[in-house]
Formats: sequence, C-alpha cells, structure tokens
Amino acid sequence: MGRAPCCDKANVKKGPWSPEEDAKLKSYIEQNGTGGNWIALPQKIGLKRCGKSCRLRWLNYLRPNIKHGGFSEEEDNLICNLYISIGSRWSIIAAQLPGRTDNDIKNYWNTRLKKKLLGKQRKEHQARRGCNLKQETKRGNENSNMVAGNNINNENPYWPELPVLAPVPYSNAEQRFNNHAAIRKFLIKLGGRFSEDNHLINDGTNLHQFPVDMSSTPPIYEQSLDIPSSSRDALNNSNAQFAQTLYNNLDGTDLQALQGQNNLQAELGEMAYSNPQRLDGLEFFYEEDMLNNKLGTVSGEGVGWGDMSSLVCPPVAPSYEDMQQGMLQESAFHDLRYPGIH
DNA sequence: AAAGTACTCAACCGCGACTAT
DNA sequence: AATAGTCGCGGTTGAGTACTT
Repeated sequence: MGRAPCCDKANVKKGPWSPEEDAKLKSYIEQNGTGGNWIALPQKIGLKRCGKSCRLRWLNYLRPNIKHGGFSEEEDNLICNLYISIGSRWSIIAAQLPGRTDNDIKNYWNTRLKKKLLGKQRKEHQARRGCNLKQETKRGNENSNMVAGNNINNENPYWPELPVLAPVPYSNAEQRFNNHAAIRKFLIKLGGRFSEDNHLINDGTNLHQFPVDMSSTPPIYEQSLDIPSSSRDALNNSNAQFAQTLYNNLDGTDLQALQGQNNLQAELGEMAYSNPQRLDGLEFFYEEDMLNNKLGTVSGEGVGWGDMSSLVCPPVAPSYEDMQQGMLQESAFHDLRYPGIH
C-alpha cells in the first residue's frame, strides 16, 4: 500500500508561481500566519497549490529578509566547515547563515562551491604533479623509493598516494547519520542559533520562524554568537586553529557523538566501498585516479577502526586550503594511530 | 546567427520524524 | 500501542538563461 498523497494532485497547479499567487500567499500569512496547517492553507485562500508547495514558496522566497546570491567568503568558509563537520544537513547549515535558506545553500554548494574547491585542488595538484615529474625525471632511479607521503613536511603529497581509510565498521550506520541532538549541541557550542532563538511570526507555530529584523542581525560569528572571541576571530580569519579551539571546548560526550559525523574521508571511503555509485558528485574530495586505483584494494575484511570513542577528532578545516590540508592531516593522523595500516 | 552545451535555481518528490487521536 | 495526518528535510529535476562553438 502506497502513501496517501498530501493533496489532490489532479487539481493542483505546479510549476513557477505567478506574482498574483505570491501576493495572495504573502499577504495572508503576514496577516494571519499559517494557522499551523500548511495543507489546509491553500484552500483557505483559494490557491490551487499543494500545501507543501506553499510552505516551500514562503520559506524559500516570500518570507522577509531572504538573501539570494552574493555569498561572501566568510559564508563560503562557514558552509565548507559545516559541510565537512556534519555533511549535507542543509537546514542546520542554513541556521548558521542569517537570511539564507537551506535550498539556496544546497544549490550554491552543488553548483559553485564544490566546483570552486575542486578547481583549487586540481590546480594545486597539477602544479605539484608537474613539479614532481620534473624532479623525478632529474633524479632518475636515485630516489625511486621516495613516495609523496614521505615528504609531508615539505609539500603536500600527491593525492593519489594518500591512503584510503578502511571502511568503518559501524554496526548502526543509520544512527550515525541521525544524531541530531549531538549536532545540535555541537552547533550551539559553535554559537549557532536554533529556532528557539528566533522570533515567531503571528500564529506562533514553529513553521515559520525567523529573526524579526534581519537587518539588525549581526555578521556571522560576531556579537550575536556566544562563542569565545578567540574562536570568532579565528573563524573570521580562516585560521586553522579555530577548529582546534572548538574541539577544545567540547566535552567528551560531544566528541563521542561527533566522531561518526565528521570523518568525511572515512565516510567517503566507506561509501565507495559499500556502494561506489553513492560517490557521484563527491569525487572532488578524491582524485579520480585515487578512487580508481585505491578503492579496489580495500579489503572486504578491512581493518577495523575499533573503538571509535577513543579516536580524537581531527579539526574542522576553516578554509579551502585548510580543508584540503585537513584531509592530508587526517590521513597522517590515521598513519600515526595505525602505523602500517592503509 | 544558430545550434549545442553548461549552468543556475526554483520547485517537486519521497520519505523519515513528529504529533495528535 | 497503533494509526493517520502533517511537517521538514535532502535529493533530484527541468525550465530558463548564459556561454561556447
């Protein structure tokens, strides 16, 4: 038995909203709120739209103080940080960016930010590769045993040489992705806002909360956010120490809860191992040849990560460079903890 | 100038979570 | 406790636009 449709699909208009529809919806909600029921709302105001569609239109476009486009460098960094930490939890990420909608951020990430990162990484990779090739040709066999991973102190290793982490043997993978409470706690420690912090409009439901006056909303990670000024400055400066500061501020429970959340590379490794197709669109975190060459070598038995709770969280990377560097450090970290295990 | 391709973003869809009964 | 209704989220689609050939 299938799921009951939320509305009469046959009598519902789809596609772009007309200015008249927008005006109708906007003025009604501004005057009366949603009445706590989106499904019933369109009939009330004579709109031939699905309630879900009305909700989406309001949240993503009509509600006051929505910002579109023009993401700042700070916002870019914040999105990247949070994506690395918690993955594609767009609503949580959006909660950290006043005036931005989850849909906007999702689109921005998928269409630009991801490519921006990939472009940077590729560029640097090619530069390094070219450099390495030159040097290797020069040296000939002299340094044949020199692999990129061994010169980590001098320059970043060539990506494909990085170890791919073994699949993480989670017994309850789903729970790992659904620990909202932990994420929430983490974000509050970051200084994040949740719906409780926002004002309600008209009907007092939690369906359409937003700061009443966005124009007075302070810049990201400034005065509105109750985090140590050191952390704030660090973030705004894209300082790599920011992440460490955050982690220092977390207690053991937070760390434990987050350990399954923020190891993106491990997660990708796991995904690639169990279901390579799921990596579509995330290749940019690896190089293609890395995926092709290495993933096949990951043993089904794998090397267990053992007790995840004893694993120290690697820091969140606050900028593109740091993000890339962070992955390298993560690998180096893995090497340190599990020498010889790749 | 036309055709083909790539990109953007608003909107849709399906499903898990939550709530009321 | 079970069920139904609704919400909210993340993934995906596709129309419109911009860019390239």
